[in-house]
Amino acid sequence: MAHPRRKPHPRKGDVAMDKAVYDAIRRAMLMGRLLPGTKLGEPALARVLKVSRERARKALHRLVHEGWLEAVPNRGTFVPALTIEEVSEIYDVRTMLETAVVQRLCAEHGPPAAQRLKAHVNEERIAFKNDDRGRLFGLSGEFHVLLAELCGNEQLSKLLRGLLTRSTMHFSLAAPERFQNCAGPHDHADIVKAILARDVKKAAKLMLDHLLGLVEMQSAWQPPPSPVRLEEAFRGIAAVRRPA
Amino acid sequence: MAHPRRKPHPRKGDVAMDKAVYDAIRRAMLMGRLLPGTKLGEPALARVLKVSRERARKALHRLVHEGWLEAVPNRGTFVPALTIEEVSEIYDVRTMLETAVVQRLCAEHGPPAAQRLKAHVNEERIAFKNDDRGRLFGLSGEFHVLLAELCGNEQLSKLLRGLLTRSTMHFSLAAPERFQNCAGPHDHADIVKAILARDVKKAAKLMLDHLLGLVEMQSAWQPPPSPVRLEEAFRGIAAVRRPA
DNA sequence: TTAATTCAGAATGTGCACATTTTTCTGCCA
DNA sequence: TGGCAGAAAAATGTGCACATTCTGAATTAA
Repeated sequence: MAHPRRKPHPRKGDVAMDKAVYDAIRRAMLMGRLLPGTKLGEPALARVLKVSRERARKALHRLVHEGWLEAVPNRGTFVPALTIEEVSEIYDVRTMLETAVVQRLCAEHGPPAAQRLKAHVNEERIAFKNDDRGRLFGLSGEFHVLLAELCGNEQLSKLLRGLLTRSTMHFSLAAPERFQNCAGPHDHADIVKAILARDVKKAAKLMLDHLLGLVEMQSAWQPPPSPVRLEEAFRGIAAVRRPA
Repeated sequence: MAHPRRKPHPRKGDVAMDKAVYDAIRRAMLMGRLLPGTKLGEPALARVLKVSRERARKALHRLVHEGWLEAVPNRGTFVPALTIEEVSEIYDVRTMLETAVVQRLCAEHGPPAAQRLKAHVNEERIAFKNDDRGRLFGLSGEFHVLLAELCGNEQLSKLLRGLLTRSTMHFSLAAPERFQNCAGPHDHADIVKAILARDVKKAAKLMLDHLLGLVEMQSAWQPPPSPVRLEEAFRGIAAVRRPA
């Protein structure tokens, strides 16, 4: 028996737990619980999420290199304060990619693609009627991912997904209560209509205006720089349970 | 004096050493020393690069997250075998972005931008005349980054830089001796000429053909899947020296 | 001979013990 | 009261010691 002073090792299949920690932090950011400037200390995170410090550490490192957080050596990792200029640049890149996407979809799309587009717009309409703002917000983002996926380019989908989450981060950080203004279903419906009609110029123009509108909306206010208590930020979403 | 059995801690400023290890591996890949399927074992890497296992570990994790390497849990990290389809998809995304880039540059560019473009093309011409293939290869990549930078969008530059390195990886992995074929300076010179003439349609068309040509060239052969000895791969570039 | 099994060696994964650095606190003095 | 120097506490960074898992060669059975 010797000296069993060491904690029992976690069982196999804990690669998923890394992702759970990662997702927990990301979800907290997306829900607007972590305001810009907040410090995510390793001991505090480990305590709140009920994981070892190394696990929190690894998740933080990953989030830093993916651009979600900023790390200062020997100081800690912080929630970045995105300026409106950076957000605008991200939307600019999105414009380049997404206008190309709709142009391509106009040129080549089959019945199944048309079906999925119409179904999505319908879902958005339902969520809008039911005033289900959380779902509408999610659907709004998924719409842009859907367009990329319909192009059949895996690299494009992955890239655009990253761009999307990064651009919505600014939204979520500073005005989580304004989700309903993010995008009514009308813009998306019009874009789909243009695609189905194979009107290349109109579709591209609509997408351009749509993205420009989102930037303009966000440039209105400035995020209030005030930190927050981690315990409250992770209330209810700290559920790091290993999958069955 | 107690028990000084522990190695002395590395001095301050070793955040740069992480990058050195990261760069060493990346350089080995770009030089085509690491063939697809090669396993990058942690002990072997640490031995070859003369660093601790944790450092090699961290660098490997970062490279995996960035898509340079592939990790199999409890198995190790490997050099990925990019299929021609994936490479083609990457070039497809690049086409979307870069045609937009040249279009924008046609619309708005000042004298300093024109100066930098002409200077770059001239450098390429010199390297081509001197038969300096290594330099020409480097310049060929930088040309595309330069175009992005001239747009003044930091996010775009960063994104395109990643795409560029990933697409050149396939090149380097399988045919490092064919660097000269990558891109003669003629294509780039023509593109610059069209941009300076503000001929939008022609510039976009030339960029499109340029990228399509690169894909077609690479789709000719298949990379030979054979591993390699790490000692030889890192010969000469294992120089992990801390900066002064 | 071939296929399955066992077992030793190596490699990966992770908690922990420090060293180093930063931040906070306390006592002192102008 | 306000500022400052030094010490204490906390946080970050890193090497190391295992536990766990994988590999592969030798052994055995069919």
